[in-house]
Amino acid sequence: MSGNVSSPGATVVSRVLAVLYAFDNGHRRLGVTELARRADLPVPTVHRLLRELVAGEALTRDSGGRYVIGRRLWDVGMLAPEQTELQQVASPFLSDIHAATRATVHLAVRDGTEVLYLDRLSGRASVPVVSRAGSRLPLHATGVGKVLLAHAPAQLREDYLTMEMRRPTVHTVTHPERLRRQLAVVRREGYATTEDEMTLGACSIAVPIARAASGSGEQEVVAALGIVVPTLKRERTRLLTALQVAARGIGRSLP
Amino acid sequence: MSGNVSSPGATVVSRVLAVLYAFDNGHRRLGVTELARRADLPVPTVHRLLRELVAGEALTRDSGGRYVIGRRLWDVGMLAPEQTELQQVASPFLSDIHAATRATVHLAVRDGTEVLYLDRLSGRASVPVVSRAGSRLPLHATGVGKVLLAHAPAQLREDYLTMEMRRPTVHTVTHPERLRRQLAVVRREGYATTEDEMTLGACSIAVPIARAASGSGEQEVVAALGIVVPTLKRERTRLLTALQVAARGIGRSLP
DNA sequence: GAGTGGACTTTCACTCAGTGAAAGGTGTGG
DNA sequence: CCACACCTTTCACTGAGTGAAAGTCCACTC
Repeated sequence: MSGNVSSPGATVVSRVLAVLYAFDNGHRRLGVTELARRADLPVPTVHRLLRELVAGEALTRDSGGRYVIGRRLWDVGMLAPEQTELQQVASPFLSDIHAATRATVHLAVRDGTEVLYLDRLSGRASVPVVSRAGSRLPLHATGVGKVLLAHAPAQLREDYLTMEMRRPTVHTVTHPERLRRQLAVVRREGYATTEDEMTLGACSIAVPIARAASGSGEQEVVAALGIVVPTLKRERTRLLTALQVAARGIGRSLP
Repeated sequence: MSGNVSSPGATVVSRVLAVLYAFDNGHRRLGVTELARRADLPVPTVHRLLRELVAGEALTRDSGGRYVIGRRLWDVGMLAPEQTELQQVASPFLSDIHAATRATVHLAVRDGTEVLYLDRLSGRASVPVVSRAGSRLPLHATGVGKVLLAHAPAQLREDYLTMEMRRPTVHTVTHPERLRRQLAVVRREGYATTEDEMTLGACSIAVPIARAASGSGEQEVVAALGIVVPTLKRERTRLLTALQVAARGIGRSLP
């Protein structure tokens, strides 16, 4: 190759992935030029890759000629065992909580320093919430996030506390010392709550899901289960109980 | 390349996709050799591609060293607008039906000659059903399938009737003339039912979801909504009403 | 504990698939 | 009409990709 790409170790595979990863929640429909910019690749290169990806049905073109993720990649994604096995086990329990509380129910895991939402059940009447399956939020501003952070490895937790934390609302707790104390409470009490920390007018409760330990010993927290409601009112105990029952059920059902 | 691959037009991109498409519902964890066989590529080639895909976090290796679809591909798949936009609009309505009926609820589209399940809500108590989000079944043996087939283009419908049809149970209707009459009834009545056609002991009702036409004219059926229950009992009317309310709601909410 | 079969990994010389600057279209707006 | 932005195609060069073959690892057998 004459000029070749700036970054070393550039293979076709890495370029293909760069193109695919250029899509995100806010950018689901992209043109060649924008994809090239986002993937940091020359336009003609991206253009050719896109043609081959479309030929392979990995991508499709929408009515406006822009490129979108296609059905077959969706299919492939649905085969990721890490996400879908947990999601599948949890699904009936989420339904139960949703039926019992009519609140928005979330299933989430920790991905690095973010909450990754695996599933969401929301009623029509419930609070509008940003999260959807596949979306990410910071660990410190949501109920499920606090649970996951509280049960993360100590090293990661301490690192997180020293990082710059986003403040979606004025109620978001970003003071390291205050957050550290909150997390200790979450571990001790077994649940986390937030009020107006991510979205004004939205409160949340969340509990950890632990893989049921065969013998004794430390239980590994694999995910978190949470609900979002307009206000916690007097309901806290009832909602918490529903969550904990479900979390235990999921933990027992895990392989 | 000295020998090169048998099939012409073999690019790296097509090879990568062949490797990814080698995964399916029954084969989520695969070794190099099996992947190579399924993708019809030489083992060393697949091996190198796999390494690069793992480096790019598209794939992961499970505890047994086998390759599985990774988190980032799941992420990417969740961005497919065709599947997820419909799924997202429909989600609260599925919750409503599920809460009202406690039955297993399905959202599905037609993909060629198959039903593609986009979402499923199942209670713990409900009939065990094979379908899950991302899985496919033949069009003629399920409620949602009959709805989608009934509203498919006439040409495709006729072609389908001449094809060999699988018979999961003895009650599956595969006789072309009988099925054609059933589909006419489905179009006229606006819903489809099955009893024991896919799974013994499972019945289903399904209705079409049509994009709400702005003016008058033909409404385009984009998906189907169905539930699966142990037996229809006297409940048929109530269940059907719940479904139809939801289907209209989704149709109105579509962009 | 040597032997055997199977799957996984690495090597390496050859060469053609991939590359990207440049040029050619296409469409929109001033 | 020109200017600008985006999409698409061309083409000569060359190193990234290729896959047969050889090497490694592991489990299971006799």
